[in-house]
Amino acid sequence: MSQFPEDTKSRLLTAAGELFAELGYEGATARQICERAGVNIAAINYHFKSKEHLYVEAVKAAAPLFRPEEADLELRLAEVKKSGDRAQAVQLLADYIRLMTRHMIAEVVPEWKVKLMMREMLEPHEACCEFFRQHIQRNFAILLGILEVLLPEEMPLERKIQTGLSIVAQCVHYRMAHDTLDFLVPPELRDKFTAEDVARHIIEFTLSALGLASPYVTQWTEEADSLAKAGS
Amino acid sequence: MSQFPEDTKSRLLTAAGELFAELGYEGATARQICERAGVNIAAINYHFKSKEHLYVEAVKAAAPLFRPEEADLELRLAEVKKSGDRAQAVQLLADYIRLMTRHMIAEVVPEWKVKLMMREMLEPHEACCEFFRQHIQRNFAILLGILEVLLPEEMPLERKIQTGLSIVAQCVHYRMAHDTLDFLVPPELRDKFTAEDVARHIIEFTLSALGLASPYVTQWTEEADSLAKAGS
DNA sequence: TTGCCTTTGAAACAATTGTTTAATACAATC
DNA sequence: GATTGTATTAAACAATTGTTTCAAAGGCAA
Repeated sequence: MSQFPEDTKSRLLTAAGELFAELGYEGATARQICERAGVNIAAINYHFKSKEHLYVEAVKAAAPLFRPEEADLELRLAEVKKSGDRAQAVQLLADYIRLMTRHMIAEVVPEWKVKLMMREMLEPHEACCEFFRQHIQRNFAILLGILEVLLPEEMPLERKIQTGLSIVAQCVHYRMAHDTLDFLVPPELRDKFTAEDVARHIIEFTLSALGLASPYVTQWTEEADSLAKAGS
Repeated sequence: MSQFPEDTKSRLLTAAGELFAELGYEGATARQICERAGVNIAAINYHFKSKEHLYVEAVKAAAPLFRPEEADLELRLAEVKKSGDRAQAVQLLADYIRLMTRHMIAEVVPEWKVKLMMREMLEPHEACCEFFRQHIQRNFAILLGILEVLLPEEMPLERKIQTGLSIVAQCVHYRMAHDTLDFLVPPELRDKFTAEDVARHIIEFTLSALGLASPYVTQWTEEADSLAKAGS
């Protein structure tokens, strides 16, 4: 679990994070956590004042999933907004998707952090709901900012939001349904689902949807464009 | 909760389903469940032999989310496969998306059933993992069948799977992140997120991505097609 | 009625839950 | 070395967990 002796408090925090992510708040018991951390059972109420406070701290530790890269995106977004360079905005959108996907699939961040966030997304805990809210809002604001450069001004806001949700949905789903993917993807194809592969697919799929790239099916066939039919 | 006296066993089952969905397996206590069902605490171990068995039964009761409509889709898919009618396949894909979205958002099915399935998707319970597997596989097979008609044969299978995942991801996300949507969508826009609205968006987004409809941004602007640039 | 079987009821079961206590060990400061 | 404040320990706390027991109630055939 933890590499070196470390602080008792931080050992407790990561052990709690791992178990909360794996078993849920009530699923993980205080004794389990302390055993994994290798500390006494009383340590929880000494360093954090209760199991619930420990949970909140674990979520807070997990939330800044990609803070530094996120800040970089924010910077670049501000530039693009000024220049209005659409090509650069496309690049920014691609990087956003790549960044998000990589953090979901690849283990660039401890697995329990991602899993814990998914849990909060499915059912926000009252104790850290507010904290979680800010995190989500900030992240989504970046994506929406990018889209506002790329999408026509006349498009109503709700459609822009739905577009944003379609994008994050694709990225998040690979972690959400991580365990169920195992029986949807044949074993021999499993190595085709690296973070890079998935990111590339989502980028192509999305840009194609937004009309910012030629339909991504045309790589394999040249016809198929003929029937452009609104299915509704 | 339950409308009429009903059977003790079934009252217990729906009460359990509601609470398991809301609080998780260990979160919901046996006494809570019995209280909501209005039955004695011993009823659980009499009608089901344990809390865990009760949970499995609840999942089994929740799983056939849209079995009848699903069967209908299977039938129509078989027809389309024979005729190879692409326009009809597009219609089928649209109906698949509409059906799934409606079940996720609208309350055509008791909310706890959907929520319980989401919980299983995020973290399948060992006891009903196998059962859940079959349910998911069958549903995804339909989508993949539709896509195999629409996508070029030359496209490798993993890309077809990824395309399918991109579609279900969009549908599922609205339930997964249901609680977090509240602070991404401004209150005045909330009525623009009905099941019909969302389904329409996902259909347009997806068909546009697949090159089966004109890019869905062109409804609002006529330019923007000019820069077709592969962002990578 | 009698007898038989299924269902329900209140109470208790041992085990485990999160939390607390008070004694102890450790380190740094005077 | 004595003292102070922090950190850790084992043991116990009351409360709650899932489960069981056994008696009572109910329905139905003979």
